[in-house]
Amino acid sequence: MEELSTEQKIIAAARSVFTKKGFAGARTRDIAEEAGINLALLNYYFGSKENLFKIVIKEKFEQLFGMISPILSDESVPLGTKIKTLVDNYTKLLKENEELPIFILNELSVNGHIFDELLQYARQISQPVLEKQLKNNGMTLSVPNFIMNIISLTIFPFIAKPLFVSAGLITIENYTDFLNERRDNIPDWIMKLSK
Amino acid sequence: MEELSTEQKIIAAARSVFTKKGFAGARTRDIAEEAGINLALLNYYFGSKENLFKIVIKEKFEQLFGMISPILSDESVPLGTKIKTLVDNYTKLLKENEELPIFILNELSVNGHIFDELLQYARQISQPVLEKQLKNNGMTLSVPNFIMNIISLTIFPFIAKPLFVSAGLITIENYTDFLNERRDNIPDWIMKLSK
DNA sequence: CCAAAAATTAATCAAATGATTAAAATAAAT
DNA sequence: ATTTATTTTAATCATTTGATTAATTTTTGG
Repeated sequence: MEELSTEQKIIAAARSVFTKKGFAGARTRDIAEEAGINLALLNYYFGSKENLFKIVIKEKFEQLFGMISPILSDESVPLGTKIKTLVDNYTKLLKENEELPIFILNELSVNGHIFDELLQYARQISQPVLEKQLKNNGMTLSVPNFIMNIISLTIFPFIAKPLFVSAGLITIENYTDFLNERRDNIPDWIMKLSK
Repeated sequence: MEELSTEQKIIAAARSVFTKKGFAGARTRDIAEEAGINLALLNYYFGSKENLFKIVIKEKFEQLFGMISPILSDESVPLGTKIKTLVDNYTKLLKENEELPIFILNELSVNGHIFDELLQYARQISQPVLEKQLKNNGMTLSVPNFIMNIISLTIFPFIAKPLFVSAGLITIENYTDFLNERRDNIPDWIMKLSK
């Protein structure tokens, strides 16, 4: 059991508080308390709430969207495998980080262009490869629709969990099963939609 | 041009500020200013920021999810028509209210059970009808998956707009076309996935 | 050891923010 | 017209909150 450095304790607490409450809803005092440190230390190490937030949001953004382009841009991996890998990885990741999609997408809707560079690059190396693979598999769907369908069917069910639970469509206890079942079906579904 | 009552001016401003900034990020002063009234009037009419928020969130929730059950529960409407109606209505609604899904789903993720009653009722009158219709059409998909697929494919592209624009997958100018094209395709896709 | 540097704390500041109050303006009732 | 009730405003309060300061403790380098 390795004791974290003060900086790491603060970042860990910031991750927890920011992802749950968002930037505006988070209080630096809560972060300090959860980190078990004096409030002044937060500013001593990170200067401001905003600086600390930038560190967390960047980290979380990469956690959520960093995997897409390495998977999709690899020419040696068949299309079907790519889909399966993406869906598996997202299901695993989001089961352990349920607040992640809302946190990031909410922030993107407020502050639209903070990740332009990263995303542009990801598209540039993935889109040509995908275009070729879709064509070679006799599929007519455009790359944007292809990607949109994958992440819609995979990520949205995590965002909609409170809704489906409230409606009684799925119980909390069964929600993981529901997600696992979808994880196993989505690759087939995506292939059907891409024809 | 009918002049709004003071109460209505405040609610209109509250709708605008809350949906853009969320509860924590919204300031009562901003709402008062946008309504063109004195800050004290807001408390005179609504008592508190929270009361005003409750009115807005309820209204917006019903705007976003109120349409589902009336459409899905009607036994006289064929399944294909229901899907098309839902997708058309959502695409139209969300083109004019882009912040709506994030606003509601974010709030639901923070305060999970405020709409239990409404949603439970909606499910109770829709699920049996849908179950029968899916079966009669020779479809094996469960009702929760059926509903999840529709709203994932339809609503998520609005939430993901900043992401897709940042990545350069779709330009802002073409995004409406992209959404309209999807609106026309999704009903077919849903039928394929339900088999 | 000791002095310098780094880390940590308690106390406090200044600005922001939700809310209230008391007075003024307007509208309604008699 | 005059009183009463309602609506609106300016000023202010009390609390919260991000940030700073000055002092204290701990660590490090010589």
